[in-house]
Amino acid sequence: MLGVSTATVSRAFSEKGRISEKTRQYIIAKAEELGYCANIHARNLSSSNSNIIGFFYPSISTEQPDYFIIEIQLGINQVLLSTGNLLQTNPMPPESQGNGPLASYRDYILSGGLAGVIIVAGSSESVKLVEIARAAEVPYIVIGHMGIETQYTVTFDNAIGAALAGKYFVRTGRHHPAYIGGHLDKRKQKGFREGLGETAASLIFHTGGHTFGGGATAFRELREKYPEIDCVLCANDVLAAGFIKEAIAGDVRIPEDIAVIGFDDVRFARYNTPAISSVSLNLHLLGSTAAQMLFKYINGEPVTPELIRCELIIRESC
Amino acid sequence: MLGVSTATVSRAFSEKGRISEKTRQYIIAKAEELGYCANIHARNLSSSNSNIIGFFYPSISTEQPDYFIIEIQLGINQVLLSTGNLLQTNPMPPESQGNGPLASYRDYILSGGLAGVIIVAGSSESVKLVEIARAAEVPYIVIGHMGIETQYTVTFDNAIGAALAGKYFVRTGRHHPAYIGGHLDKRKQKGFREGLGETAASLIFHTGGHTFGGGATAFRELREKYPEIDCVLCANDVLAAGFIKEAIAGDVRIPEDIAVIGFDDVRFARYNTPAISSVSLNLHLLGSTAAQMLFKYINGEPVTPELIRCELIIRESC
DNA sequence: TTGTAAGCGTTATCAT
DNA sequence: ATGATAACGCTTACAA
Repeated sequence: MLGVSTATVSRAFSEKGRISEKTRQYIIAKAEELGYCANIHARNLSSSNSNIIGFFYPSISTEQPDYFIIEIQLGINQVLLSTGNLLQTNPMPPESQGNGPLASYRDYILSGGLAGVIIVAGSSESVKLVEIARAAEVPYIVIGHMGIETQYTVTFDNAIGAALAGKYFVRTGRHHPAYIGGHLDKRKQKGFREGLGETAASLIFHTGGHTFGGGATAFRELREKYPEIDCVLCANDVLAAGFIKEAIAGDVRIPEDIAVIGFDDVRFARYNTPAISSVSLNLHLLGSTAAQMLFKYINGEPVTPELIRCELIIRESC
Repeated sequence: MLGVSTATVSRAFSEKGRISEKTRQYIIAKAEELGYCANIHARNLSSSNSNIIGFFYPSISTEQPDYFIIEIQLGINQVLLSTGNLLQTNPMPPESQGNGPLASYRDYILSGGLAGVIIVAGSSESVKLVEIARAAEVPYIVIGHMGIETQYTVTFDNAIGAALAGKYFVRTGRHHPAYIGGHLDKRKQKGFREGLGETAASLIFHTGGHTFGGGATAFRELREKYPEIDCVLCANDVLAAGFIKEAIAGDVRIPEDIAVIGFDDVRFARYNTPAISSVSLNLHLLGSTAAQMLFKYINGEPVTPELIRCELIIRESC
């Protein structure tokens, strides 16, 4: 239509194509006028790349938002916004629940649809996905602790975070600690114990899951069995919220009677009454760091594993 | 490699391609063995479609998660998981903040990269995007109220929801109502007024934004100027949480002294102490309905606008 | 049922 | 600086 070859048009939109400024201006202007826009599939096929980053995370529920994941995503999005890449978000429900989406995720990665992937550790699906990415030679970054050895990992030292909580309890004169969480928190549990020092001798463990309801149940059960408990570390903030709510309903004062510390420092922790003290993982930084590492990987720059420091944020619940 | 043509291989992976069951089995098995997987770009180019759905929403902040959006996304994801489509999540920061991503979103839509889009109303960027999708003839669904007339919309009747809150306040003997929110809540404000009936005469409006901090400030300002206020409707739950927290800190009892109702019924509303009563928008249903409508649109089936009913959920704050 | 071959809309490598 | 033209790896008539 413009009396120029397709090659010239391609050059007009490419950064490095040698083309006279005049024709480029002309083509750009005409394209605007005609509503022309390069077909993304053809472009991807020809140049065999993509500008989509895949974000894969274990999904706990299709009903409840996972505040942990969301804040990581926020961090990732912030860097993608500046690079012009697009984010594809892929929840991974446990495969046991029927024929999950893992197969289709696998195909997508294998077929070259993604420029890179960020995978949150925490389920067997995550591990499989990392193996797929590696086999397909697609750049990947893992967030969290995974059995697999890899340099492409961002982790947080939650053992140190838990230790911080333990020390705080000791320092503030608590003597009867409890820990509420899942079976998979070995790292946190160990750290907490270390932080408590001698006080760890009387430590009570309670596997209360990771939900709000779990926290409420944990309070009731612990209160009945171990009324002496005066401080609690919860594996996450939602659990802590549930525990606190039930405690207040039972006329137990927080933090006077029982001091509570949560984990993750998810946004709403500070909204709660009392505001939840928490071991902050700096989720936003976790996400943005992962994204930055991924781009280094994609660009062939050397990438070294990163460790995000934990911090104990004292608010009203302890 | 297999002694069959590429066409046959293509047929083996296509649902409708006529092929003998034997060769199909053979090809599938070999593909598995060799790690073959159809190139997605070539496939998309050739068949000129895509299995990616774009989700576009106004982003309030790169730091704070938007609970409203997240729960909608959860609903969308649930239906996508069953259709095998992939979700691309695209926050739209206000364009005023430099050269935003809208241009690249535009190109992506125009170039046919998306099978369909779901757009959340609420900013001028949303409106532009709808126009782009329409011009590009890409199937789209709008969530929320937008100036544009369209049949491809899912809305919620928040005027009725607000009226429910107003009626509840009247019925429970409140006489001095206040409304806290933004300038854009005309619909909610009007509904609230209607629900209040005669009591609306003493209604106080306060534009406190939509943040947690805004809710806290609103409490202080209103308390000083209008100490008689005994019930408050907040434009969202985060605002309500901020208001409640500050009230409790100021020794005002919730709900005895002031009854408060939030909006959206975001997950953490029920975690709060006191649990926040809220006008529920059923965000999850909003998302899943939008996704279902989009697939109807994509499949050429007739699609009619949907209205999600609001419901007043009474918990502890009123 | 299978093979042949013409697209799909780019990018990249040559020439010119 | 620009124009031919060959990939890129599929899908889909059409032919066998």
